[in-house]
Amino acid sequence: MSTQSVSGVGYDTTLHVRDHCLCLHTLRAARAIARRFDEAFRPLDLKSGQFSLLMSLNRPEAPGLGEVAQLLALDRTTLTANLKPLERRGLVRVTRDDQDRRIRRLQLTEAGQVLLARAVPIWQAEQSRIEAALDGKADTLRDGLAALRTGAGTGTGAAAGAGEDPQG
Amino acid sequence: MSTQSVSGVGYDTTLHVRDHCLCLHTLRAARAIARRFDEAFRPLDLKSGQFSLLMSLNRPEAPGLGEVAQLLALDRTTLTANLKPLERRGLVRVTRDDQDRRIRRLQLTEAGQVLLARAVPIWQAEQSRIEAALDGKADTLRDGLAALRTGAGTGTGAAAGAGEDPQG
DNA sequence: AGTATAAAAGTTGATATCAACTTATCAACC
DNA sequence: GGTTGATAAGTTGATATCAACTTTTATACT
Repeated sequence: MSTQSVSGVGYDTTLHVRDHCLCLHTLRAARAIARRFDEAFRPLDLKSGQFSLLMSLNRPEAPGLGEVAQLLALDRTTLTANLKPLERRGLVRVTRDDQDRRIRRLQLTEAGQVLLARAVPIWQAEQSRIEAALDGKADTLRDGLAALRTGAGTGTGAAAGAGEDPQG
Repeated sequence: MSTQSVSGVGYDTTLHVRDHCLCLHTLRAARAIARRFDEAFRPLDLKSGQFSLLMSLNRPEAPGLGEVAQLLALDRTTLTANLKPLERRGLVRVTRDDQDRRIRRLQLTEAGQVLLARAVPIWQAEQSRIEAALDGKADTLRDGLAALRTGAGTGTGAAAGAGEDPQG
């Protein structure tokens, strides 16, 4: 399965990885689509990830930090970092839970709600364009992405994703 | 289409975005799968993106920086930054092209080739596990991801991806 | 009450990501 | 042969991402 002799990897292997690696394929697509939304949101000085974060806070009950981290599938410490610029701009407020003082509750400010409302039509337009380009394959793609995220559990058995129910 | 009255976004809209946004879905999957490969490569002190980069340099002819950036769908300046730690570890060498002194050619060192050879079986194992979890849907998923990256061009017409042919 | 375990989150340090701006080089044209 | 426009890449500054470690708070067990 290799062309090269001594201690190297054959070029055929490289081509195989280039064409099949799901990590590479997913990350490339992620960079491309994130760039696209970044550009669309630029008039609002908002990045795609910031939009997703703000949107995830638009709920009846202010969620805890860990809850949001899980929903967005990012590390808790990453979320802490991502909140900084949004707090600085007065779009998000962080408070302590009264029942459980370990929990930080995250909520949109008035300004955050206003900005989010301006962002939604931009999201809708971009999303529609991409769905159109996918030509009906969007649902299938979402299924696959979900499987990648949840079913790609730790390994052997027990495909995770059974008892999750994020954002009840 | 909205529950809330004044200047906010309705919760129904939030749920719709959460369930449909391709940017969110792709980025979540990307974070999850990157974490997975990061963990698998940890014994080699290699991140998933570093593996992809090293692999992309394993070719008969040393490619230019811009060429690799396009293949990996990342910004040129990002690639410049990503090369730093790999150069420091002596895995990659950067040279100037003699014909065109603007071009930086990237190539694996001996150490880089050795490390890459050790990484390939790890990649293979992880890739197989994920493909198994996808239960035959891997090809479809790759198609969708490719469409997201290429066909999600600038907008109106002329779906890009026609004359690309990266890595002849 | 007092200790031990677990849960939620923060801090630090390294890498990753991109936009905006700048520099170096090439090619074409006068 | 010098100017002009285009191409390849670097620099800077901001945000994003995670692992490893630490701090704070709650819960359970004695």
